[in-house]
Amino acid sequence: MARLEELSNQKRSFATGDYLYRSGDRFKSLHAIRSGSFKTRVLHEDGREQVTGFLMAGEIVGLEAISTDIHTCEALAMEDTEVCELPYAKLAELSREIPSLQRHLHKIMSREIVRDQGIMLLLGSMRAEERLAAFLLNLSQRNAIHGMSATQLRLRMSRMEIGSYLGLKLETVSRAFSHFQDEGLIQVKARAVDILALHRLREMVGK
Amino acid sequence: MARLEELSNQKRSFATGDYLYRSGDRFKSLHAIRSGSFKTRVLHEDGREQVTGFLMAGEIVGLEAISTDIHTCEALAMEDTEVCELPYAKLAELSREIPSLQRHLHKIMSREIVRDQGIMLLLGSMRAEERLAAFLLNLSQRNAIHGMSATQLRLRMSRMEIGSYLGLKLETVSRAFSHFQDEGLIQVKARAVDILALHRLREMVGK
DNA sequence: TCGCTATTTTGACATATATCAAGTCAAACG
DNA sequence: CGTTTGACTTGATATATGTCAAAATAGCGA
Repeated sequence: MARLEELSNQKRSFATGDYLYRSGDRFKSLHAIRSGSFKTRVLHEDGREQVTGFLMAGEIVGLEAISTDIHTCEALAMEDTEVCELPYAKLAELSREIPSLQRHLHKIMSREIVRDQGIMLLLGSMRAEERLAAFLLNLSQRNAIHGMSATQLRLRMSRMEIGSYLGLKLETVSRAFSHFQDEGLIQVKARAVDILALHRLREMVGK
Repeated sequence: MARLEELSNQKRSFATGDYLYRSGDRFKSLHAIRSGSFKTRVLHEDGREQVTGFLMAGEIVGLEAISTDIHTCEALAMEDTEVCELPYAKLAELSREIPSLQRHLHKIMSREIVRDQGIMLLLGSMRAEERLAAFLLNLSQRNAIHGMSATQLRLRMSRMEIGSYLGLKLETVSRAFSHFQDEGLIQVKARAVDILALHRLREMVGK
């Protein structure tokens, strides 16, 4: 990451709701999130939408567009957010010269594939509460990576967005939160979630 | 693809049910399918499994393992299948020398991300029959790419495998097939499917 | 070809989640 | 402060899909 950011010539800032890119936009650069977060979503002709990811600081946005040079999903800031622009042409050129950068780029793309397959597993074979547990554990883990609390989460997304991501309706998400709270697994107050029993959440998703 | 295959030094053959690799195996090479097909699946600790893809001739298997050098899913042949081994180290080296190969490799990985996000959309926001329609259209399209019929499909996978891939139970898949047949959309005879009304299937998935 | 086994279809019924409809709550604003 | 607005929660009910069980069919080895 450090190496990636060094080659960035440009930084950009976004406010909540701003688009980093939209579906159909021409692809030129990847973006590394320095602070803040984005959600990505794909839109269906008939208006349905699916949130495909919530991206945090340190993560790379836009990988899906390399395949066709056109963005196939859109990315919106969920709070004040700053990114480094990583022009793809430059990245490609440099990664031809620096094997470790090449390796790193490959890993980032491959990791995105692994992540997506994990979500496929979640959407294809888990029940509502298991999905939410997996979601919370994932946020917890990524929070911890950034040196933040693994148990105190401040959700940046609405119940509806969580529902879209998890393939559930917002009411179902809300009920699952309430149920977790009744069970003493978490403490919920709107978008502030305190995880009281990490281990029991882990048991729920089978690990 | 042609360029990729040229650099393959080794070909391997598989019979139905043979593993190309298993979860946990060390990653060394990608594999290009010359003929036949694989299914890939991820396993959950508690025994649940999710089929993450059905791969055909011309497609590349193993991309998910680049991220950690360990395979996170497994690939099984669904029929007699031949692959070209593409040693990753060699591929990386060559793609540093040949920009067009580098570009191609990036596109292959990015395309896999796009594919996975399409499946997330399917699993997260489509109903059972829409999923099956999307699945059949996808097979039809890939069949056509290989110069085969876009309407006469010979499924290599069971109803259960289709169900796992689509996040449905096998009975639901079977019922959807039967219903499509009653509606005159397709003609089903076990694993031989004849699409009678491509356009109506397309309408179902909204395009 | 016969018979065995696995796969697929179909039916009756159960259930998880969606839908519809009020409520509640909290932040934002005049 | 009271009002408005959007987000969230909760309840009652509907529905799509899952579950269980049996029958039909297809594929396969002897």
